Amino acid sequence: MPWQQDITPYKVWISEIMLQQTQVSTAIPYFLKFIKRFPDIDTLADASEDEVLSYWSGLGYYTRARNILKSAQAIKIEFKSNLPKSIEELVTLPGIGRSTAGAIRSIGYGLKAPILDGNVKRVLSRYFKIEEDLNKSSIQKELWLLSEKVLPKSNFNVYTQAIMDLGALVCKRKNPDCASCPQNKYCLANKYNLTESIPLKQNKKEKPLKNLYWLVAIDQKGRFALQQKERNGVWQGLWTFLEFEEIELREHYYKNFMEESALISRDKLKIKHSFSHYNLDIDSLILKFDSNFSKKVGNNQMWFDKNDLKSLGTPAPVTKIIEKVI
DNA sequence: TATACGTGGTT
DNA sequence: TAACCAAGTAT
Repeated sequence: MPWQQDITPYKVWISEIMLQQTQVSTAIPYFLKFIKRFPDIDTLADASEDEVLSYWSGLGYYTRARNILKSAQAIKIEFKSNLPKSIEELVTLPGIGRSTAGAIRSIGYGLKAPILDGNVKRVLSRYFKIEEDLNKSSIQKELWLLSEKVLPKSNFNVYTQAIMDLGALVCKRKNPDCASCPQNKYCLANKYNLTESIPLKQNKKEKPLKNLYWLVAIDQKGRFALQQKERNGVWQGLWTFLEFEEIELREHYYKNFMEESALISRDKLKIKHSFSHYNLDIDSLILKFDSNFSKKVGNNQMWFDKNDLKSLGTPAPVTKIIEKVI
């Protein structure tokens, strides 16, 4: 993996954040581009939030990117541009929890620290046959104690990477390869044939459906109007098309601020988008104009072209529409 | 303690 | 196709 070449605490940090709830294959190209543009903490600390978000566009959980920038700025000032080594100091940085702190300390600095990410949780819960809900606080506490207890006496960086890799490649969620596991003789889940039922699966609840109405205004030079999302809900700080919660509001806006005489085409585009906690139907009105028209846009709205996208963040559906219709 | 927070790949 | 993930943290 690219983050395992010329390992530094900085690269461990960035990769750990990118890999949170994210597939390895998805994170790789993002990591390579990010490290090329922001090779060290000072470069990152001096960047704008818009640009950092542009390098995160499509990766999701954008709070991670905003927190990486905030943390870089704090590290520059409070820790002389070096990631701290202690868990206590690391977890003061936004976006770094106990497990990521443990990974930075052990893999990045080679010092003793337990971690408890999804892979390690799965390995430990099977090895020690923990059949309860792993999210219960009492079980979380037990798992942290076990993670600490099984640490070796040395080679903490090798050990931490190894137990994560064991979870990712051998002790997989589905169809674990117990035959090739170096710990299979001691694993209680293997002994009692419980690898399918451990860890316990969550019962998930139904996702609500929300609707959103976008107005995609494009001029003859291929420029398009975007507005920046507020500091609440999903996609905070990212740029979307002009957004309305009711179709009537979009019609009203269109009739009042767009000059119909300049209109070339008027198309509809529907996109179904799925979040982890709700589904979203996006109804987009695509308007193309042949010349300058009324460009009265609101406070947080601006006109951009494709070249501007490297300096601002856009959520996946916006990126898709730009690629498709502009 | 439960919920918010994204996305693309796999089945 | 809809469901189900995949290296968590913040509130």
